[in-house]
Amino acid sequence: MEDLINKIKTSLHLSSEAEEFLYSISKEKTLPKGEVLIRQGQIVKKTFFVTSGCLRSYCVDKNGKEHTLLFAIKDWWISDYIAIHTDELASLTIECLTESKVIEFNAKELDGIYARFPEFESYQRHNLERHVVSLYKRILNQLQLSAVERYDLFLNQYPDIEQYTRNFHIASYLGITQQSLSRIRVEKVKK
Amino acid sequence: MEDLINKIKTSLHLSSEAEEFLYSISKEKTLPKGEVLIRQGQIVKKTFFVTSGCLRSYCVDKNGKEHTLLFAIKDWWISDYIAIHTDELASLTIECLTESKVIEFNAKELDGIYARFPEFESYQRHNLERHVVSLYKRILNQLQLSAVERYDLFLNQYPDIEQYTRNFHIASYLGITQQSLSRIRVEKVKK
DNA sequence: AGAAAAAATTACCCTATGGTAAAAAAACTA
DNA sequence: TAGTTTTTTTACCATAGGGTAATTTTTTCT
Repeated sequence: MEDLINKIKTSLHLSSEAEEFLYSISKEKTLPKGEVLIRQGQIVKKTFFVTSGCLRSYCVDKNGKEHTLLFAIKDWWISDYIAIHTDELASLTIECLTESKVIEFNAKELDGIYARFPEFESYQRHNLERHVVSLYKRILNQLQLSAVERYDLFLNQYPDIEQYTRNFHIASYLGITQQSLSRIRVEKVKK
Repeated sequence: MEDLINKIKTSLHLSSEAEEFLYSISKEKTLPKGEVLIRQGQIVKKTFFVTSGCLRSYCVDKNGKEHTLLFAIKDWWISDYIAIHTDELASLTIECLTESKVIEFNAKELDGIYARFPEFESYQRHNLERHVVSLYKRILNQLQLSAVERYDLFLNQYPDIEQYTRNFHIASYLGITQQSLSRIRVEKVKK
């Protein structure tokens, strides 16, 4: 919980009441590798702040193939925000790729923070603005870069994530098969 | 300007002071087809609310190919938010696909609205949350759908946009060439 | 309307990436 | 540590979509 408080404090003065509120609605958990926090098709109520380890959210398509939307490591939030904001069942599954520590919140409860402590509105707006920009960039990269270029960029952009993931997780994030990623990796070694 | 005010009023009580402020920093413009509002490589200061017509934002890659990030029609905002939020030069070009009417704002000035009228924080947070969800969906679609499926989805999702765009605009949004889109269209007619 | 420009279609061949399956390597587990 | 499971690699062939260029159609301009 320290981690979350500290993260918030880097950009927002946190009143002791707000801090107290966060404590009161949070639950710290240590999860084993492989644990599933949200399962595609089920109701989504929770959202998670990661303090150690690595999680990913992915969907399984009609052919049974997995597609990774997001990896989350220390200081990232993860949940199925599609489901939460559209009030639908989960379209994503969220699993631990390693043993992980997370702070769990009920998403609705956490949302109450804006009414109680309006200073969070601005904080979150800025977070979302940055997030939108990163998603724009990801879309543009997907449109204009080759698989090799996307892989290189991924390694540069998220050097900390590779250590936690299997190659097929990365492939499914980049939009290629694990066989293609394997070939790309072989080519890289040759050079 | 009515359009913007009305749009805001659907989800926010707008004080007359706030309305006055919006008027004071806005400029209504009618733009001819082909007009470029922001050019890749230049400084970005403005943001636009569209009241009629259609605009698109796109980038040109190192091979000279265009990739469309966004189309904007009535009631959408458009700018190069990547540049604005990272304080870089434009990575996007924004052009009118048809004669269009927009309300122009200086992005920094518009940002001042949150300090003056904090009720906009919550309004914008909700907008951004929805936008993030739509971007997540676009990424997942790009990962799991074929070109044909993406085209069908585009037509269903944005039936109003097709009338304003050329096919090569849509192709560059879907991540395929205009030749591929042409083949897809031919196949559709056959069925 | 007629000329010019832009866009769409078509054809031909090419390439990046996918699919399947088997083998090898690595990572768990008891 | 041996056995089991999972992941990665490799090979071979398949295919969706790309590149170029010519042709036709549509749009724009005067």
